[in-house]
Amino acid sequence: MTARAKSAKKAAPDLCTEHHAPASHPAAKIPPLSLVESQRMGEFFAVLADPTRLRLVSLLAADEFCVCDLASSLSMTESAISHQLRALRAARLVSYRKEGRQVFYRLHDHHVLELYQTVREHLEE
Amino acid sequence: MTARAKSAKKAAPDLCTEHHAPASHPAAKIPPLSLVESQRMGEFFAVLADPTRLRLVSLLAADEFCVCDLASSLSMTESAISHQLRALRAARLVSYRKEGRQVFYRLHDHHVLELYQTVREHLEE
DNA sequence: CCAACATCTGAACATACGCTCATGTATTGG
DNA sequence: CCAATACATGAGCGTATGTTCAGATGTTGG
Repeated sequence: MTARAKSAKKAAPDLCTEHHAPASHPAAKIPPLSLVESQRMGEFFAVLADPTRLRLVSLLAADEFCVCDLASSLSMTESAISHQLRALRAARLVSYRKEGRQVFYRLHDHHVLELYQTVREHLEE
Repeated sequence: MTARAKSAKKAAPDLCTEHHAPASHPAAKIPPLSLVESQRMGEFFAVLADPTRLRLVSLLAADEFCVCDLASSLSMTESAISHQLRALRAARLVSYRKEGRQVFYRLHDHHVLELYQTVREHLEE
């Protein structure tokens, strides 16, 4: 299973023993992600891995909106939208501003807008 | 529930009727994502929303590796790694090259490397 | 205060996802 | 040919996730 142990007694020597091919060709030598780093990064991408949340981001990329209008724009319940905005808030992708009964949401900063636009263009092929 | 219908007969007029606040302040007017567009974009982010796949990308960001070495580097079974490489392949995030019994994987293009590095730096705060 | 509104929250259910396990295919050396 | 190696694949299981539903909190106008 592991294919890590050295060959038994005959046939097919273990040629896969950490000797990768050309040895070096890419950019700088960046250390691989640790387990916790990969988990943090995974959680970040996971927030953007949902159609509803992405549509919310796409709306907020144009202007600021209250929960009610966001729900209406996507033809979804305000409860569902509120749940998703909570996730976007926890990931610091959006900020909000209370005004009376309403809560207006907007993208947290320009990094979010840029990431969204970059990936959108990347998929427009 | 929908809060879309006009007020009944008295009290609390429907102030949330698509009149968002300042009206305009951000960048250009980009149309919101359609349902299918958001699904495609969501699937793309979903591939990057897993710790194992991110660690694979982080390894392939430095060099090209065969499945066996990738599994060994992450202390996981070759089966698990093969399953994840399949997902990365389907998303066109990695390419591969067969050499005898081994299959060497690498990042598909520089866009992948740039996206990975950008987000990594963004989380290093 | 009270009713309507705007939003938030917790529980529950259906679905999606990642790993393990067993098996299948392909390549190599003897 | 045959066995070991390298990788791929399908089924199955436990867990995570998004939505609905019911209800709670907070705000406003009469």
